[in-house]
Amino acid sequence: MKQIAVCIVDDNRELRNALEEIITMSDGYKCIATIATAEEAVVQIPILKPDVVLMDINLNSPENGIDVVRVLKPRIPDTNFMMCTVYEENEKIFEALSAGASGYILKKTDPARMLEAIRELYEGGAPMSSQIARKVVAAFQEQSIKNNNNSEELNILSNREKEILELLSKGLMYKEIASQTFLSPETVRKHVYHIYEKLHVTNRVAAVNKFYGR
Amino acid sequence: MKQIAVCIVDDNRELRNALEEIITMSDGYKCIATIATAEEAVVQIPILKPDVVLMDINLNSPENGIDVVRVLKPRIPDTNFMMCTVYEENEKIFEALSAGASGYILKKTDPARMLEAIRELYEGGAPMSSQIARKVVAAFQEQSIKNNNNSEELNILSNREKEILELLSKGLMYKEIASQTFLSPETVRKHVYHIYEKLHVTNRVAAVNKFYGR
DNA sequence: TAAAATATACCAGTTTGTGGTATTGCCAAA
DNA sequence: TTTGGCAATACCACAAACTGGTATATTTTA
Repeated sequence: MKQIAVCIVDDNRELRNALEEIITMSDGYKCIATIATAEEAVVQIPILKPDVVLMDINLNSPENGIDVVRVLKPRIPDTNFMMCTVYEENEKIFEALSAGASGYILKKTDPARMLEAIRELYEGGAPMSSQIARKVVAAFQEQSIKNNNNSEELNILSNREKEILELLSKGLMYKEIASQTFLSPETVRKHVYHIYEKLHVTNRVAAVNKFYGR
Repeated sequence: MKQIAVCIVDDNRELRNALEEIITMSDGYKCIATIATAEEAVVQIPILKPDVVLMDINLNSPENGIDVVRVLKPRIPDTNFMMCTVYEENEKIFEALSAGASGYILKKTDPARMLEAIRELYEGGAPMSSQIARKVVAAFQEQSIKNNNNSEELNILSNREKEILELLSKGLMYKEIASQTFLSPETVRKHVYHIYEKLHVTNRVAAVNKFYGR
């Protein structure tokens, strides 16, 4: 079995050493580096190209572990990043995953499960506790809902108004909308005026945001 | 320990019986119903209000298991649905999760893990294999990418410019942006001027569209 | 050090936002 | 059936906001 090359990034020396020992002691894993700072991680990791990086989020430096992932993942897409942290906050989880991390486990995870997670990550999985998975799923479900625009506000606009808002949302000027719809620019303006009234907004961007979620 | 009330929906009699037996034999679980058709599921499950439903996707009837979840989840949000299927296709997974399922496991999962998954689901987790989790994460990341535009055009804007474009995209006026950023409105205007130059557009809406896809 | 990025200011002209008036046609309630 | 309301059309006018330039100065960074 090929050894999985792991790199540890954590500013806490004790934890770093503890993790290193666990990995070194285990068959099928090797620890090729331990790094304490974001700056060094950004420099060293692209050179080392480990299979898996265990990345702490808090690195008491201006850049945190998530920033490091954001920078590195596009450069070395074959390396998988596992966030390894004390946080279980939604915000951090989503930020980390958006940044390109593929796994997210808590520091309190026991060594055996930790090693298993590293292997899963290496084999193309996304190890995380089912609690964290639930949060990801919830976010996923929310996004699905957003696309299914709520028909309440969709139907308060007349067809003509929807048509004009659509053109407005492309960044066209009244003039341009007018010539496309064969209306007078003044009429377009009047429609827009009503659209704003109905959506309770006072400019194009806000109207577009309100009607098409975000 | 409270017994978790489970309901099984599967059109295959053998599998239904096998699952029922596993659940009935295990401490902490009880099987309160086994259902073979989508039609019966839609009728019975809201009455039974089980804690967890094991839902097969293929129910050789016009409605499949995902449709059943879509109908039932809004009616009985406290019941958690676990898709239990032979498929591991992206499409089905996302469709199921969008429909309101919280767990997704494969039929080949061994009984012990299956029971564990049921409990995790009941306790608020989203059990799924780390392979499936990876697909969900990938989908999640794609959606994030859509928001965080392709790095070409993202990086031609300075941080200040990105900050101002962000506020612009909320429909704020120069004045408002100025007071939020402690800049003079004239300075804001100048930044916007540069943003338009860089993005090759001539108004806010077009700039926002260009920078944040659509 | 030279090139960006950042910040401020002013000008001229254009586009919008806001509100008003007015006509036409349609649909539903009185 | 008449009346009232609303969608759609169109025009006017003022003020506010925006766009496109030009200018200048400081700070950051490559």
